[in-house]
Amino acid sequence: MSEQKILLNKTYEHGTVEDKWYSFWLENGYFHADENSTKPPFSIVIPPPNITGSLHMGHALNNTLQDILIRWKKMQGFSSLWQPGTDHAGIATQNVVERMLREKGIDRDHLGREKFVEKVWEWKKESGGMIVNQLKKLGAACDWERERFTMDEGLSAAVRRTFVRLHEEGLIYQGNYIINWCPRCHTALSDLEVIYQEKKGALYYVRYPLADGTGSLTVATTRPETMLGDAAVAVNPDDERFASCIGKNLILPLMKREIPVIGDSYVDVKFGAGALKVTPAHDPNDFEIGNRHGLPKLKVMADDGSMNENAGKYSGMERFACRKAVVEDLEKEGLLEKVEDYLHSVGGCYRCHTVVEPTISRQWFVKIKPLAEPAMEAVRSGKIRIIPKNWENTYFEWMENIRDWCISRQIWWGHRIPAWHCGDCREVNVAVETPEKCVKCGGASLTQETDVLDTWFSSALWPFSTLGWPENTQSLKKFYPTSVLVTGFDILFFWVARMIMFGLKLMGDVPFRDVYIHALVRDAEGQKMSKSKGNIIDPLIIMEKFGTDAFRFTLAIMAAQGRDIKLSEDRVEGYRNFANKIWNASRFVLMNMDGFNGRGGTFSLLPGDQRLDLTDRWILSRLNKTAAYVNEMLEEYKFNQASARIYQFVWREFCDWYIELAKGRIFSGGEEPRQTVLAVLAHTLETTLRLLHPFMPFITEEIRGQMLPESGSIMSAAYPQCDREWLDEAAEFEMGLIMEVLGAMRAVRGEMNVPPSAKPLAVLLCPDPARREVLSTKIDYIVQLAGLKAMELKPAGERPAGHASTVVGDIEIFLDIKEFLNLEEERTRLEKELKKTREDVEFFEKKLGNKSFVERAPEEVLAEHREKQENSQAKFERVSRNLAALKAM
RNA sequence: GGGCGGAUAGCUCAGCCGGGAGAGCAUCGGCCUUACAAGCCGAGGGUCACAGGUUCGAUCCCUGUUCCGCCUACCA
Repeated sequence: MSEQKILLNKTYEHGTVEDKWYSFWLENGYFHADENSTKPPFSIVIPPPNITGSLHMGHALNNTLQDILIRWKKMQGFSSLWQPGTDHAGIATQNVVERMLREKGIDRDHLGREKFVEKVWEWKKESGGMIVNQLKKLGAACDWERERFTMDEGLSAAVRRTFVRLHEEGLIYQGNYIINWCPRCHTALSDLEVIYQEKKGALYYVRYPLADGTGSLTVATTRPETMLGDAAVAVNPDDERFASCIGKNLILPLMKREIPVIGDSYVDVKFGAGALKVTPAHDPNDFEIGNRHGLPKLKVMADDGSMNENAGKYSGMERFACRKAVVEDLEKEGLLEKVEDYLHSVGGCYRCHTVVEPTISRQWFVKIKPLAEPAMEAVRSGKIRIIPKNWENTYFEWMENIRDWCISRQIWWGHRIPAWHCGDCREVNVAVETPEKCVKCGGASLTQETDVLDTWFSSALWPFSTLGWPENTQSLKKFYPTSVLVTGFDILFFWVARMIMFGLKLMGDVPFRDVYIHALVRDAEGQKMSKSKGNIIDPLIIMEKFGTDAFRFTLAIMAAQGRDIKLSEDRVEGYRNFANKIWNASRFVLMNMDGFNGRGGTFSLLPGDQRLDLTDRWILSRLNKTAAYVNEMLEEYKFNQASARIYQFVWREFCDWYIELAKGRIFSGGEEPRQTVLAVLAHTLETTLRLLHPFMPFITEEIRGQMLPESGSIMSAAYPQCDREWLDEAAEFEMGLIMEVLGAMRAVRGEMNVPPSAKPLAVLLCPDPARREVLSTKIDYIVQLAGLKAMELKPAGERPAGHASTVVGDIEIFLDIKEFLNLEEERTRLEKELKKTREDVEFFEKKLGNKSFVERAPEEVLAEHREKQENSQAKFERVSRNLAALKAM
């Protein structure tokens, strides 16, 4: 009784409903996936959000789509696992905690490593993982019992095991190479973690005098401060201007060191002054050139971005201050030839945006080529499908040009590299567990490597480490490989590619069958949402305001493949209205359920039941087609098309037509027709709720709970499939006719401004017996929906005086609306209609008169055209006759 | 430099295998018609970016052009 009352509210109030059902699902284990189930598996691992993160639009879209798939598959009878968890996000988290401590006046270095890491864990316990609760708000059907964190003991063991294994196979090595260094975060970064941005800079032309005093060479540089570490100047050996200089020495300005002129074909003759200063310790290309020519690699910068002891009098200066000083000094010495404005892209740290310094450093690397090859093959062979397919190109492009992956980070928060340096023999011991003594010399003075691993190293193991690897667990057997990975393209390389590489290497199988790559959510103007632009739409506020279901539906219906989502509140509001529409349709159905025998039962209906009338057969046919379509579209990850179809069905077909048509049998007529129509209403509504549940989980659960209080959660109900027995082309055709006739009548009323309160008489002239038969059995419906007093159906006859007329094919319709009829307006209206009909006739005549069309077009198309031609011809004749009659008045 | 995508109603976007162009919002007109005014019934609005080609037929397939995004690169 009390439940009934809730539903009687005129508007749907999402607030109370959502929390109630989420806890219900959670408490009753509806999200739990059973690894011992005999049902076929369907599994997804969540792209683990950073523990520092809070829910943004990207997460909302990403997780809505996953939830749709999970709920859909669960209802389809799969043992459906959505594996949740969070990522420790090394640099980002360290930065957050550091900032927090600094506000309290605590310095990280003072605290020391161990204490600091403790603080991070404390922080994580208190405020980390806020996003998990926000995902729950979104309705995410994650199996929270399985929640994992990349720093968990199990996952950490997986990381160590992987490191040791790859090291043993020679795929992990340590070496002195050029890496990207963030002077603010004090750590190395991988190539991917550097964000390049176009910046206005300057190109400085600097003259380097020849040691023999016979002249000078001019080099161009954007980073003059690095000249302090120059080891040579390179020219192209084919460049006649400078070829003779090769082998000579130059005086490095400011430092007064002698450096050689070398020949290297890397140098672009046309760029700058045609000569290149070579700084092997501070530029990746120069590093290569240095190796080719055996040049010394002199570092002139310290880890904090200041100049080091090799920088002479500039030692201790901050790098950009040094740049200024160097330029001034060069100018004083008359060695600065010119300065040009120059637009170039400058790399910044992806976490703190500080300008990154390429620098030589001893780091750990993963040799990537042997891993990339099989990873490309997996996609090439179709073992992994990337959807939409065009991302495959991007994937291959990157994988082909991939360079070794720098995995060591000089921060404290993360998986410490399982390597121990022997103080006695300098041997590096790599092991899963802390070794007691050095494997080489047996010495006991071992100190662990201080570096930690790139966060993505542990993320790359996510699809199997979360399922228990390296233990051979039942979950791993049941759910690996996972079914699909849903993610944004921004982490295709960071994460997706690396999961594929590691999955193949360590599990011997792909981590997922499909990769579905979705769009970016932008603001209404198409701008990327960002804090600095201040155009962020907070999903939580949207959900609060319009309801989670409306929000999710908006994202789903806008998620067309290959196009970004431009989100605006207006759209969400529109789908909030949709939720309300469903609410009210349900309200209508439930209101009339009193005395309905099927209430609480299964509403079972059988095809071919004689009690079903045309409208019943029609809506059931449409319902089953909708179910077929929705399943098909979800199978292809076409969330927008699936949801649009449901929207269309619910609003346009079920509410606008079927419910309106049902009113006749509900409010007047016998008990049997009433029972029948209620059964169809209830069945259609209940099926629609199941169809809609993956998209709008809360409202569907709420309504179905009130319809079928005994039958348990909608989550354990079956997802609707198409039952071909219900498909009824004849019913759809006949309903089409009725809808057309009604449409024509309503159009006349609308155009003539006949208010709904006026109930005119109608006369229909329908010469075709079959069509007349269809209409004759449905006169009541037409009278009701067109707002008529009565309707007369005849095979033929005269145009009644003072009536407005319209034509559907060969059917003439006359409405007695004398008091609203203005002859002038009526004539204009008919003339317009005639003109349009004439154009139709001409269109088809022209086409059918084309010999090659008739010869070559398929029979179906021809038949269709002929039929349309006949219809428009019939219509044309009738409209012109009516127009003539009108003019004669 | 290389690659990918987009251009369709005033706005935001759908459009499957090529067969008379669709939705939502906005606009205009009529309505509190016994589920819903967060609603109902109508109406107007398009050279499917441009130029060629293939085809009986092109918004759709092919080529080129313009404009706009994005990704990527060793742009001293």
